[in-house]
Amino acid sequence: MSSRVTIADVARVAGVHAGTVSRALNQKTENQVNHETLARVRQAAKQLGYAPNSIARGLRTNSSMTIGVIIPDLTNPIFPPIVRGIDSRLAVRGYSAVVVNTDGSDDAERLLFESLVQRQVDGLIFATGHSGHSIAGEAFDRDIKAVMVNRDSGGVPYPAVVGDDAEGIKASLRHLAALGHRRVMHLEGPPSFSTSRIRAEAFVSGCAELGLDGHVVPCAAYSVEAGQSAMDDVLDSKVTARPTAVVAGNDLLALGVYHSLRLHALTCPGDVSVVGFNDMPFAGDFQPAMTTVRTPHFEMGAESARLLLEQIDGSQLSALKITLPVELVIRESTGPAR
Amino acid sequence: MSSRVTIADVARVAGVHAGTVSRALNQKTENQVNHETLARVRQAAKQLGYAPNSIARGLRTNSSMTIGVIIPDLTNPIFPPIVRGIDSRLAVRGYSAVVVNTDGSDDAERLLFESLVQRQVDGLIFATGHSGHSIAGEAFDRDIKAVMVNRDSGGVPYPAVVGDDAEGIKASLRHLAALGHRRVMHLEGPPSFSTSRIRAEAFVSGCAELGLDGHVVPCAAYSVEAGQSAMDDVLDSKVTARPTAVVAGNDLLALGVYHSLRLHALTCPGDVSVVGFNDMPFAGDFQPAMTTVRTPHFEMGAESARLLLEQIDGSQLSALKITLPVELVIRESTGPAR
DNA sequence: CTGAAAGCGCTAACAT
DNA sequence: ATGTTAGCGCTTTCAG
Repeated sequence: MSSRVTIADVARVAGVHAGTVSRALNQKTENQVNHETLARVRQAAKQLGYAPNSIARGLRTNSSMTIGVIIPDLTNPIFPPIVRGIDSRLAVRGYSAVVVNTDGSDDAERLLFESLVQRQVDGLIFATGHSGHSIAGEAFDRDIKAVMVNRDSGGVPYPAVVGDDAEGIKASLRHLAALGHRRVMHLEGPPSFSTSRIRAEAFVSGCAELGLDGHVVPCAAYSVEAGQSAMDDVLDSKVTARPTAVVAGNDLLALGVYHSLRLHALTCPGDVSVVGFNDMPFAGDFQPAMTTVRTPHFEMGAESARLLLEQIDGSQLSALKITLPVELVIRESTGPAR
Repeated sequence: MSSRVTIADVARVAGVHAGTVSRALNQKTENQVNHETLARVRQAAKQLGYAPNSIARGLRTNSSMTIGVIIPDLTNPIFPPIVRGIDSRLAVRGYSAVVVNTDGSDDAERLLFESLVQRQVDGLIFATGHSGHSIAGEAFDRDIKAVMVNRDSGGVPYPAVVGDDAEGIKASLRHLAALGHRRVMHLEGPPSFSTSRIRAEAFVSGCAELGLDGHVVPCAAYSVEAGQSAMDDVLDSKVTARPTAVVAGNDLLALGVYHSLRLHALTCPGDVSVVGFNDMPFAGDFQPAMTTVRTPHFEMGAESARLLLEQIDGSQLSALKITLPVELVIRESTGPAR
C-alpha cells in the first residue's frame, strides 16, 4: 500500500544525491539546482512514479499541512457550506482539513481537540458555539494557531469571523413592523452559543427602536423539536397574548414554529408570521417558503481559513473580528398583521 | 505550537530508556513491561503532559491512521449523514477521516486522490458516482485498500455498500399503482452514476410487472435545476401525454418537479403525484411534504467504514456487495390519480 | 524485562 | 551547484 518509491530511488536513477532530489522537487529550493540536473531528477521522478511521503516530510519540517475543524454536527445544514468554504482556501495552499463533530459535548470536544493536537495539526478552526470556556482557551495557552467562525472568540484572543447577526435581526424587525406587526416574539437559542445572545439582544433593542412589543422565549437547543416545544408552550398558555409574528433564532427553530402552528390549526403567515435565520438550503421550498436572513456561510468559512493561513504564515495574531453582511430574504412566511 | 515534550523527556523523568516508554505507552506492548516501571512511566507521562506525535509514529509504523473519503459535494444533503456514519466507526478505532470534494470533476478526483495517497492514508472510501472508469481502478492496481459507498464498484473488486434502490423504486411504483396511477414517468439521474441506471432499470421492470405505462426521461444532473428543466420539457411538449405521477431519481430532482409544476399552475398531488428518493433532511417540510424512499445513509457510511477497517486489519478482500434495506415514506406529494 | 541501536523518508545545515 | 551528515520522534529488532 502507498508509496514504495522513495527519494533514494529517484536519486539513484538520476545519478545524484538524495539531498539534490529534495531540493529539485521543492518549489522553494528548485532554483538552487542546475537546469540539467533538475530535468534529470524530474524525469527520474516521473518515470518511477515518485510521490513524496508527506508524513516523513512532516516529521522533518514539523508541519502536517493539516487543519483541524471542530464543529458541533455536520448534519446541521449550516456547516457543509462553512466546511467547503474552509476547504476552498486550504486546498490551493496544499492543506487538508480534518473535521470532527462534538455533538455539543464538552467532553467530546476536549477529546477531539487532543487527538487533533496529537496529529500535529498546523491550526484549528473552531465552529462550536461555546461562549463560555470552551477548549479554545487551552488551545491559546498551548500556543496553537486558531480562528473562530460563526461564534465570537469568547474572550480568547483569536480572530473571529461572524455574520452580522444584529443587523439581520433588525432587518427582520423592520420588515415585520412595515407589515403592521406590533406584538412580536423571539425564540432565543441556547445560551451556550454566542449567536443566541447577540440575536436576542438585537431583538430587544430593535423592538425598542421600532416601538414594538417584544417578548423573548428561550429554547433548549437550535433544533426543530426545541422550537416546536417552545412555541407549543406559548400557544397553550392562557396568560401570554399570542404574538402576530415570531423571529426565530434560526431556521430550525422556525421550522419548529411551523409545526406547532399546524398542530394548533393556525396558519402561517395568516395567523402568525415567521422569520428564520441562516437561509439554510431549501428554505425556499418549505411550507410556506421561509422568510429568513441569509448568512454567507461559504464566505465565512473561506475567510476563517484565510485568517488562519495568515497566522501560520507568521503574520502577527490580531484579535480582530470580521463581520460579514447578511441579507433578509423575503418569501412567504411573513405577511400583514391582522 | 504542538507537542514539545517527547518520549525522551518522559524516559528521562521516569529513569528508563525511550524504548521502554514506547512499550509502556502502547496497548499491544504494555504487558512486556514491569508493573512498577509501567506505573512510573505513566506517571511521568501524565506529569509532563506527554502526547505521542502521531506523525513520527506514522513514519515508523507506515500508517497514518487516516482514511480518505472522496465525495462529489458535501453540500449535497445525502453526504453529511454518510460522512458521520463513516466517522462513527472510524473514531472508536482512532482513525480520522479526511473528506475531499470532487464537484463531479474527474480531474479534481485524480488530483485529490494523489494528494490523499501522498498523505499516506491507510484506506479510501469512494462515494463518487462514477460507474465508468473512475480512479478506483488505479487505486486497486496500486494495492490501496478501499470500499465504495452509495455506488457499485464499477468492475473494480472492492466491496460496496448500497441501498436497495431497486426495491425502493418498486415500492414507489406499487404505491402509485394502488392509488390508481397508470401513466407514470421516471426522471433518471445522469448516466455516470450507477444509482441512475439501477433505479431506471427497476422502474422499467417494475412498470412491466404492474402493467403500468412507464416512460423514462434522462436528467443532466442530480439537481433541482435539472429536474425542473426536464419536467418543463415534458409539460411543454404537445406530443407527450402528461403523466399522472413521476418517480424522481432523487429528492432534488423531485423538488425540481415541484417547481416546474408550480410554474405550469399544476398542483401536486392533485394534478401530478411525485415520489422522491433518499428522504433528505426536511423532505417532510417541503411543500407538499414529500413522499420519498428513505435510504439509511448513516448506516451505509458506518458499514463502509467497518468493511474498510476489516481490510486494514488484514482480512481477505472480498468483493462483496452489501445492500441495506430502504423504506417508502408516504407523505403528501402522492394522491389518487384522476 | 529493559537497554542499545538502527532506521522509517525526508529536509536543512554545513561542506566543498 | 551538489555531496555529506545529522536528525525530526517514534517503534522495533537484537542483546543481555
